[in-house]
Amino acid sequence: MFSESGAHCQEQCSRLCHTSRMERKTAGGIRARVRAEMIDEIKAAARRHLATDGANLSLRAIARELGMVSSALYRYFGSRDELLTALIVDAYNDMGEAAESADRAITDRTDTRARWLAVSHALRTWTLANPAEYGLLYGTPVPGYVAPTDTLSPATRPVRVLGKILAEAGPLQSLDSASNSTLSPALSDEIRQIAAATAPGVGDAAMARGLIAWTLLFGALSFELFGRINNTINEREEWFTHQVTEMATYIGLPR
Amino acid sequence: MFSESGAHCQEQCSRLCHTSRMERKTAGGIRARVRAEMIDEIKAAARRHLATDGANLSLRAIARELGMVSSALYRYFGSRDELLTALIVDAYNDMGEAAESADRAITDRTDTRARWLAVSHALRTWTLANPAEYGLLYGTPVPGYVAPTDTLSPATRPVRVLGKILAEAGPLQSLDSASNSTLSPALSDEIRQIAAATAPGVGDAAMARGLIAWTLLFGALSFELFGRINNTINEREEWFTHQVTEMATYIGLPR
DNA sequence: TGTACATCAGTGAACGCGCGTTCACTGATGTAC
DNA sequence: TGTACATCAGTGAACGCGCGTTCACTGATGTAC
Repeated sequence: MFSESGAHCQEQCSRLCHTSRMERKTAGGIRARVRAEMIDEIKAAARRHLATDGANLSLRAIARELGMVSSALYRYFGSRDELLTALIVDAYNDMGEAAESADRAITDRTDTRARWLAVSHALRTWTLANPAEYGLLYGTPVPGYVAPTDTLSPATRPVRVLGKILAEAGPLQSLDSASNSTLSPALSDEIRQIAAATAPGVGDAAMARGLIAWTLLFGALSFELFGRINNTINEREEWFTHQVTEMATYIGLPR
Repeated sequence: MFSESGAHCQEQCSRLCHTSRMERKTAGGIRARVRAEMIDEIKAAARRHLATDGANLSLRAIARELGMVSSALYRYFGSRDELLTALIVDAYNDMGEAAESADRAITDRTDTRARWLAVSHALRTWTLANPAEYGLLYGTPVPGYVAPTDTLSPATRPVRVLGKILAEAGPLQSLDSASNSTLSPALSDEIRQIAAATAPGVGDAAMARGLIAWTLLFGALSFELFGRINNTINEREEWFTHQVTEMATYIGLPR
């Protein structure tokens, strides 16, 4: 999730969408366009079913909604798992894109605290708008489904936004210098590798803080989305804001 | 999850286990004992299936494993959801018991930091030993299943262990006094209510810190269990220790 | 420009399997007189 | 202590539904000569 950045999008797409050599040559061919639209419609219907049935995605139900026969779906996806993979890749990219554009929207690029808060809120907004997709990415793994390597690169996209902010924040020092516990060489090495992949130039101590903030962020999202704070905290937005603000301070982002 | 402490165990049990008036009178009757054992066996088999199939719990598969016919299960549980509820209640209690006994094992009751760390590790150990149950409690909600009120009280059991530690820690002051952002009256009121239910005597600021630590703890568990740190962090135990140690300092537990 | 052929999307039936739940029933075990 | 009766666990068949995937097939659309 935190590393493994490089991959080849075209290859992924061709594999996931069953694109043949022929179609790629006749770019702009009607068939290719219709086919792409059909794929989008299938995925849209699948997303709608995710919302109600969770990860128990039913090809027959999707086909029914599209007014076609279930076997027709096999023209577009080789199996149910392949469709699931496509949905997962899309969700990672969609979420990542939401985070990136929230970061981009902060004009003062040196205000890394504002950028962190904006990205946090964008992730929350995306999560509340796409609860089923969030569950697919960060909830209980789908039994029997093993994520293919195609998902590795998109999975790192959201966290790379955090990495960029950390990298552009310059040297960070936590206000609470007393809490600097020492990490073993093995662990700090792993954290340095994460930094190399997502936040070039960031030291292991700052990266560790960033990862903790990241972990809290998703812990908070899961608690809220999965109903763990129901009937307890109703001021959800403010509570979320408070949590990520505390994390901004913990990371050491300047006020 | 954080409040709603009082409930009536006997009522729950009688409802969940279909115990009739007759059986309760003849305490120690052979039938009652055999029946209780049978219920345990069913739940044990169900737990075994949870591990492989996730929350897609199949009554027929359970019956098959027990060498009986699926309709026989209806002597013990009124429906699939009722069995699920029993498993959830058991899991909360099991996890809570693990946390409580880890806390009890710290002889120096004033060493609240050691108690927090012990409880954290106990929760992680339990989670790794019971991944399916953890997913049931803190993962994606089971589609179509609505938790009955029976689960409310057991659900608070783990967090009450944290509350007890906070309450017995006395007045807590974060090392980083600068991060004391102000909360709205509405939110701090809600947090005070959580404190009243789980950590009597603890102020809203300290309770808020405790809840953030709690959120990070479960965020870390979910990340580890759901595979979000696969191929990235292999020093998992140390990384977990580091995170909860940081949280101990954040809460303000004395060193 | 017209024709022959290949490629495509989609159909409909089928295979082989799964599931929760209900219902009438059989024996066995316990209870009350 | 013995008998009549009520209660229980468990059976086996059935209802009505779901599912992923395969396969031979029909028309339509595009391509190459």
